[in-house]
Amino acid sequence: MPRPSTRAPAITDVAKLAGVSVPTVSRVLTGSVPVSTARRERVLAAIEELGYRPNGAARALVKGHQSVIAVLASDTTRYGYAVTIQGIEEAARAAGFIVMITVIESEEPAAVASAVNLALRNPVSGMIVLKFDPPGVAAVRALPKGVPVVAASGSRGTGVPHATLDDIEGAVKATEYLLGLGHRTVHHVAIPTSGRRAGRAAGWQRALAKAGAEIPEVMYAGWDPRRAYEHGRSLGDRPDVTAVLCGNDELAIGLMRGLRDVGRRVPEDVSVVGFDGHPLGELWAPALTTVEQDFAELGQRSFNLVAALIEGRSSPMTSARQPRLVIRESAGPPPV
Amino acid sequence: MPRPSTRAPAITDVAKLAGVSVPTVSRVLTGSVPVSTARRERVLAAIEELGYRPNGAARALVKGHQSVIAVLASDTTRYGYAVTIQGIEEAARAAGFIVMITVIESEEPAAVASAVNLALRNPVSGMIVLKFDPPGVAAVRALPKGVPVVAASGSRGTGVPHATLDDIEGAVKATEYLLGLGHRTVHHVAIPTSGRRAGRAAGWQRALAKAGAEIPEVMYAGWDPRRAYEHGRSLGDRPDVTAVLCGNDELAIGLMRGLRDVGRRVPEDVSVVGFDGHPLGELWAPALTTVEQDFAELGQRSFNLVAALIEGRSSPMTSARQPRLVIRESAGPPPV
DNA sequence: CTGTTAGCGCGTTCAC
DNA sequence: GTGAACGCGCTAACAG
Repeated sequence: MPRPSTRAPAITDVAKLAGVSVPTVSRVLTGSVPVSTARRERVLAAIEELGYRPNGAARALVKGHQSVIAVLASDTTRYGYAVTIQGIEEAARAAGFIVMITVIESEEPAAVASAVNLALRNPVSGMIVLKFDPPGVAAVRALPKGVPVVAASGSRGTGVPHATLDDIEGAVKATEYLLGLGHRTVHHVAIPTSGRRAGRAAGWQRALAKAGAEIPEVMYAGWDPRRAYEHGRSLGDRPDVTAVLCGNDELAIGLMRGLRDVGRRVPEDVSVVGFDGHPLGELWAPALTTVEQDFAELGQRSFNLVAALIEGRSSPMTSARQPRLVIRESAGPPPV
Repeated sequence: MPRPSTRAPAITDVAKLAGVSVPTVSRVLTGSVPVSTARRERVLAAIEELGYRPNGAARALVKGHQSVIAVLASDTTRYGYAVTIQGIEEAARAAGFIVMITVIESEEPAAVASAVNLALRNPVSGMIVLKFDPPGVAAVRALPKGVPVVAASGSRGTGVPHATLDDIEGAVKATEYLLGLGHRTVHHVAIPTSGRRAGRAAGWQRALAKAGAEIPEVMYAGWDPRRAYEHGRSLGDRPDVTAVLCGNDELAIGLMRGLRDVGRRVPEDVSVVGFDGHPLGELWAPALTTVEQDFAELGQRSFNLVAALIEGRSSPMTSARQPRLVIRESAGPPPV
């Protein structure tokens, strides 16, 4: 059964083959208006025979938007990012939406603008920005009004609706846990943040302040575990350092290796707590104590929020699921 | 400067504001035909003022396709997958394409069909299937003719153009390395494969056969490091096991922890080699010896291939970059 | 160089 | 119920 031509079959072809008008085909497709059983079946048969698929571009053109949601992120490979995206995709797929990914190379206005433009050149019905870091923040700012946007983030924010994780609470829990173990203070190796007041570093600082503990200078490591490794080596040379909270599990792993390479044992000499719940954390030696965040659920929640925005429903405003401190082997009492 | 209405500005609005015809605006947009400097500037100014963005759906409708490439994958969070996707996205973005992601839940025909349909409901200009596992294989089979498709895979395949990594060669190198260290044979903990004859397990087996070494039964672990952990425990109880090649680094990490938990040291008692070049591998103690694969480059190559297909060019047919054995600490001579 | 005329594939009025 | 006519936003093909 050769195709009439090389081009994909259009609704016209289906109508012709089924011996009905184009609108009738459209009706059986959308189900908007009842169609007599006889014709419906002929249409369906024709669709089957031709291998017809409605053209999304044409549909989008008519309806003003298509079932596409765009995700903007500075990276798609890091654990939290990847899992959030997976969560978004899953929820989107279940709702018949498909997901577009655009990476924001940096927080430079030019990079942000080009990513935003690329994404918006397509008829998206909504967007989700992974606002975990400066490029994410910049993207949220650069987005034009009129497009439904939600930010997925580790802490509350303003401007656009946010789906959040409670990073502050998580950091507070971890820090208090360490303090409760008897450590005089807790050091912090930080990931990039989405704001001065927000996130893991803020929770850490708050817990320290509340306990009246000394607040050491933050060690910045970006996203690079090897920088955390270097911090591990230098922190390991300081006997006063007995506990370290890391901005994520990858950093914690790098840090632990650095500590080890200068002869410090974890947790006997130094306690380490990570953040995220990376699946490899539990396999490390020692198994990593960490603050587990449910990124997949964050992704789903983000999608539900945009979906609500798109349909004009009031946002369900579900609150962030509380992070969970998973106690394993990498933290213990300070050395005596 | 309030928008004339709530809807996004269209090319008509720009033309009106600039006092030119619609096609003239289109010409400055596409650059297909020269436009006088005076008008061009007025058009540009109007575009700026209105915040106009060309509607991708309308463009796609006219041109017959849009600059979208769809990626089908069974997972987007695992290391190799995520990095490949990142590579695709980067190359695509540079070429003005955007990337859609659709996850194939399983290899069940229904799941495969629904993923394929969802992706194809949109006017994509090409597709890339991550053919690293059974769902990927099923997706390649389920794809209709007529859409440019390339498979990104760890080994050669037929049916559609493939962009490949040389998994077989990588496994051969690793196995021969272990054998060269003096091990009598090498055990293998396997990931899912894209075919009986292909991939890491095949290379491992080939190298063993060539060396005349005994070929132990393959231990299957799927993608789950915890199953590799269990294999580590059971393998650790067998004194005859002195070397293990793992299907990927995550499995290697799980395996090493299992080995450790039954009192076996790596590499003194058992040598372990991973696969992929996971960034955390070098931070493990002992640092993981592994076969490094350049997934980002695979992603770029995949995109270049579809791009060539889309434009009707003959495929550049660039060959796979050779995998590199990265020797670190986890493998050494067998115990005496 | 520029404006006019068509038409991409589809959903949505309208009449019948 | 059903078909005819129209328009979504844009670019290609024509005239000038």
